[in-house]
Amino acid sequence: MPVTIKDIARRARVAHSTVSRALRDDSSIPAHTAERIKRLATRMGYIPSAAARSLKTTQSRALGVVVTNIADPFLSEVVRGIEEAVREAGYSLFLAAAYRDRERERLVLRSLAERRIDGAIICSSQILPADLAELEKFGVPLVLINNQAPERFAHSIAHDDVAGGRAVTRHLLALGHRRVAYLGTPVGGQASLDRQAGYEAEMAAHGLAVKPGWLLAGPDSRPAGGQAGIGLALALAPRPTAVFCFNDMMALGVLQRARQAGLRVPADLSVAGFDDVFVAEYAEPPLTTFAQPKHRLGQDAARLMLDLLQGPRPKQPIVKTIRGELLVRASTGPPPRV
Amino acid sequence: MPVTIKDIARRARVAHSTVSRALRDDSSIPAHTAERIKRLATRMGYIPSAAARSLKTTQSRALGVVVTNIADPFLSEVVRGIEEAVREAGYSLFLAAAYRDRERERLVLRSLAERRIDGAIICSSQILPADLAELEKFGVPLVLINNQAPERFAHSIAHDDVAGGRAVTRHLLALGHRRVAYLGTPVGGQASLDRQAGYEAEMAAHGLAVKPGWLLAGPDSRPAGGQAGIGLALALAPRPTAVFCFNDMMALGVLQRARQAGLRVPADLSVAGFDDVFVAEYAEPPLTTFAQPKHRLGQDAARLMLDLLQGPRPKQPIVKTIRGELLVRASTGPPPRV
DNA sequence: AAGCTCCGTGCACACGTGTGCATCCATCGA
DNA sequence: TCGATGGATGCACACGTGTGCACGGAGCTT
Repeated sequence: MPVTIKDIARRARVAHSTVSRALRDDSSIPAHTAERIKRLATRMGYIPSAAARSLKTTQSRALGVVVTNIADPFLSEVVRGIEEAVREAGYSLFLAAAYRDRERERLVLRSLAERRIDGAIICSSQILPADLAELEKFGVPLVLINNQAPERFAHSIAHDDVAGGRAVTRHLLALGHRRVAYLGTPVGGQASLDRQAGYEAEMAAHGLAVKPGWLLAGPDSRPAGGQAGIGLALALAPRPTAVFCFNDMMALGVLQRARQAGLRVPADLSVAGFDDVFVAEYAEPPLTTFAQPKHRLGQDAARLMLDLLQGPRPKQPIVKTIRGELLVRASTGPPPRV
Repeated sequence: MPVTIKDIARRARVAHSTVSRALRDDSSIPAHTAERIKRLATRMGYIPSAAARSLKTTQSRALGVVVTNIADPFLSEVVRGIEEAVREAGYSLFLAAAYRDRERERLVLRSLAERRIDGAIICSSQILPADLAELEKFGVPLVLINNQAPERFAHSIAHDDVAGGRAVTRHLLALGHRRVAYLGTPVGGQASLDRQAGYEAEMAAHGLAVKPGWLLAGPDSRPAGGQAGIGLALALAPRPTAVFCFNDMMALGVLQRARQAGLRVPADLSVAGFDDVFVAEYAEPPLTTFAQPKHRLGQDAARLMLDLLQGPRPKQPIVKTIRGELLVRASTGPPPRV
């Protein structure tokens, strides 16, 4: 139904190949003819068919982005960065959510393969290397975000979570805390382990032992997971005076649980988060956190991908690291004097 | 480079048309032959080309979703619902963000048209009807979410904001409040006007006049907009004892501003939001709000779209309305006794 | 045994775009 | 005047898939 170059050709009394060349500014077409054809094309409402073009050029000018959950405030910021950069370069974006579900994951990767995407950006920490390999075997370049799989078979860009974990811990120690807990979560994957590693390294650097009971874990990375995970620690004697949470969402849960327990933050308990999700600033008290540059993480991943699509395939996987900064707000303070 | 049906045909010593039919379970191919070819196809790692298929069938099995900003916690929930429903039906999703920017908006609509999407779901309240008409002229069915343009040239599904606004206001009045303010925002578009209309209707139904100064407006729909918008009202004498905010994000800003002003919520000021963004529950105090079924809004929009793609074009635009429910938490209470 | 039906398969073209090559014509130099 | 040059355009095929139609053969009826 839509207008094709053949329709234009008929009206312009030329061959469709001439129209094709004119629209692509081929040098063999004289300027005035090209101009005439272009005017005709816009007047007729011509919109090129991406499908036909991809078929011929074997380039779809589309990228896939796989997330665990688009409603995650962290991921949605990353995706925003990706979308912006990708759009600027004239690419389109397929959005796919995997929900940590194996079946779903295979389904979306399959659909991306059918679409013949030029590349995929994966923000899904739980995705299985084996399934990704399938895509890569297909010749699709891959960029992983915050997912340092030990396989390292793909390019990746990641936030330096070890450094971030150290910075947060250092801040708490500088305030005078000595009993500091880390609240992680298995669903955090490598990120949670890295932040924990930073925490442990900084504790060790200060000559502090991590007591049993200070390594906590919540069932998920949301507020409910924070509430559940902090439970045991509040009953500890002596109680930790500060807790470093895997992310801001869990920290929100901790804040609420602390309030329910009658603890004042930060007078009785200091709470630090991670990511600087945009609501962190509006928590009560406003959350001390480590600001991951989410938007830039997405942008950089997209740019890396675009570079990969331009130049030749690098032999070695490219691994970029990005750093954030500590944001001290009101949820952390000196420990209570005993 | 990828395997095509021709490659399979060569190996199976049949014509490519036979392979095509076998894979699509055409009844003219006997079962055992079809089985043989299918096995061969999976063994060879065949993945059909969506581009070629679309070209031939003039169906892309892809939908476009246009949002103002994917990082918006409300929209990202809606998109999640869309993605789920769409994926289930075997469709893919193009994500496009318009950012209330005219140029960007035309750009993304154009790219969706080039992709020959089968339909578009628009969650962008600011999008211009004229630009949408362009797409529709192209034969692309449109479903608008929460965007009742007076033109009504497209199908739409919307939350009943008037009813929601009434419910929130009724709740505040039932608590005993008489001086109730509404904090809206121009960027909220029709939604803000509808919630305000509900507020005014309910006030009128109780025989209460809306005093000048009770209709407030913030510059944007985020916490900063709430902070800015509530400013004047706090200085009013007598001060409103309750404020109904356009959405939860603005309410968060109001909560913070109230704290800064030394007001206790809800003892001195009741604050109600709208949408039930998932952080509302973790605000301090937990926010009373009107829960819009965001996820279902997305699902229903997607299903409506899928129905449209199945059946014949309806003559009349379809307009569906969906209702939410009031969630009473701790940010609202009886007015202070004077 | 001839003709019919029906089943399985292949041929050929189509979708919309891109491109190598041939063709045609005008211009120029010898 | 003729051949060479080069610019403008058309022809034909390709990309991967789907489908109408024809063809050939097997099995049946008359």
